[in-house]
Amino acid sequence: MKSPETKSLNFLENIIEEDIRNNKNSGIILTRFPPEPNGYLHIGHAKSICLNFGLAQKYNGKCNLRFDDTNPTKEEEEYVNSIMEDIRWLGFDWENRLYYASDYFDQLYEWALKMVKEGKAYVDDQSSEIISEQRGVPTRPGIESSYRKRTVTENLDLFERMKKGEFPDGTRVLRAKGDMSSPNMHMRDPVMYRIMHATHHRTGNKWCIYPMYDYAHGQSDYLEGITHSICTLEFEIHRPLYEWFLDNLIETEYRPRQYEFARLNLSYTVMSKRKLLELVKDGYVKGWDDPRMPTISGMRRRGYTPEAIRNFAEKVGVAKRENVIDVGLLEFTVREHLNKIAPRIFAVLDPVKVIITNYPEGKIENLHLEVNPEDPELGYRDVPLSREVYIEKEDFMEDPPSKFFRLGPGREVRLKGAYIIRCESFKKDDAGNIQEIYCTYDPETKSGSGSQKKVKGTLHWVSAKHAIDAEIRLYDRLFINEFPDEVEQEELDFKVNLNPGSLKVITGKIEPGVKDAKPSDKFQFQRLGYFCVDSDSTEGKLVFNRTVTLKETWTKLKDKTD
RNA sequence: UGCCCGAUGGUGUAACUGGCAACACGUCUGACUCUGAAUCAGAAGAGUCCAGGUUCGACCCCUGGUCGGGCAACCA
Repeated sequence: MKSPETKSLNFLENIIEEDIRNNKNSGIILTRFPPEPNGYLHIGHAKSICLNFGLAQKYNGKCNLRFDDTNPTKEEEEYVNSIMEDIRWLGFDWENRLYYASDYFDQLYEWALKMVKEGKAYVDDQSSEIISEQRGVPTRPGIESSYRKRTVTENLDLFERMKKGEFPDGTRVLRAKGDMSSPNMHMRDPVMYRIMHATHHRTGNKWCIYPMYDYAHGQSDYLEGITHSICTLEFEIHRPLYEWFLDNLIETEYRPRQYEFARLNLSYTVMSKRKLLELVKDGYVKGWDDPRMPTISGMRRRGYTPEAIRNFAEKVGVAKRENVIDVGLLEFTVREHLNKIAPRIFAVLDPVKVIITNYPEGKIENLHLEVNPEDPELGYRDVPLSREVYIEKEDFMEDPPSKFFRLGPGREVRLKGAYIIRCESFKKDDAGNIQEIYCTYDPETKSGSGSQKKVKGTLHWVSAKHAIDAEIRLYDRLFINEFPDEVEQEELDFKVNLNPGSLKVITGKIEPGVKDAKPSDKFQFQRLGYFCVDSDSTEGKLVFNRTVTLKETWTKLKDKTD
């Protein structure tokens, strides 16, 4: 029978366990995470990072970090730094195994030479337009380049001169002699090298010819001794080529093997680098680390924790079918983690004043409230109470329905951690807005006093004279539509689905004890959600980002009865 | 008209490689509660894309369809 404690394996784990059983590669597991340093990492990359490093960890292997920097015109140092920071922050370590595809340029060149000498590669003088045309279409075979039958001597000479910089960009390429009639487009004489007179972020001006991805990746894997080269589905059709190059170049029995999985898609989110770049460039968000962005840096700033993201990656699973994960799952994993670690505080975002008429003028009580009921070890914090407090405007209704467990004329609620108060009256301005609420408190009901009196509702509050102001940035989903790419008319794009209310900035009142909080400090504003101190905070002014609200069953209830 | 993948509750993943479908999120009840949170207890929800076949028995194997995705950068 099935033993419940054996967790089921995903298809990659199955493959790896099978390989270990067969002692393939002497049982060694070596994966790699191969980002191109041309942009910031996002939650989709996080899935891949967790997969590659996670698999290595699980099977006693290692995972290399290798920057796939074969295109100097797109890649920059700035990105390699942010990528390394993000991976470390996620909690993974490549130790001394930091590599670059550019580390292998010499070897790759030697191998190309070998292919030329063996008549397996040739220099093509045609333009990319012509080459592309000759390549044909998937349903129809291509035709061979007229340069395909150049002699080895001529190819050697030309390739040498390409390397020396004798030809301008785009005038010649080195191509492998594949099969122009292959049903797999990638096998139709793939380009191995192109001319680019560009400064590379690591090799400087040493090269003016650069290898293509297909020619570089498999060999890089081979040189590092990668056993399982895991990439996303769109590379599946590249695999025959990946293997073909290796078979033509390598004599040893060892081969890295490429496996493909389905990339992560998230509802209410766009994930493509191009679209994210557009959001940044055109000012729809304030930068790559805008807390609304699905980038690792954005999520970090938003208040996500590495644990939450890793757990999310775990829960999402790995398979080969297209998928769209509900952002709700991501929100669940942050709440789950933050619930355990975030200190609780009171913060009133939309304040209305409550005057406790029978509370002595000038009296201040110092209340001791739990930092986090989920973790008693964290102890207590001090919260001052005085005659005037702020509560949330929406916690008072002039004419509340019976299911409204909060304040209303004649109703009683508990001020959390303090006393039960009863609303006696209230004052409105000419426009009908509630200005002040007058309550009496019952001194017998102090929290912790053992009072048996029960009320249905408990409110968070903050002492009016002690509260400090803070800027609060209320973030919401960046897109209105579950599938941002879904648009009504052809000429529109994902930007029409942008949520105009994805950021609301307000000034809130927070309890005084947190005035020295530091950027990235995380709190639960009780009854509201999880918030994180933003790096925009200054000496006298705290700025908070809302990471995520608490689960809101009340909102649902309310909507249902409306 | 080619080639390569894939298809299991609303979503995602699983089913010891053939033994009558499980877990998580979500949803809905109810309990508890000094956070309408958390926690706890429970429920609904798929008969596994379709049609054949093999088999005592099929989500799993075979055949043929259907639908979805990918492949035609000197990008990765």
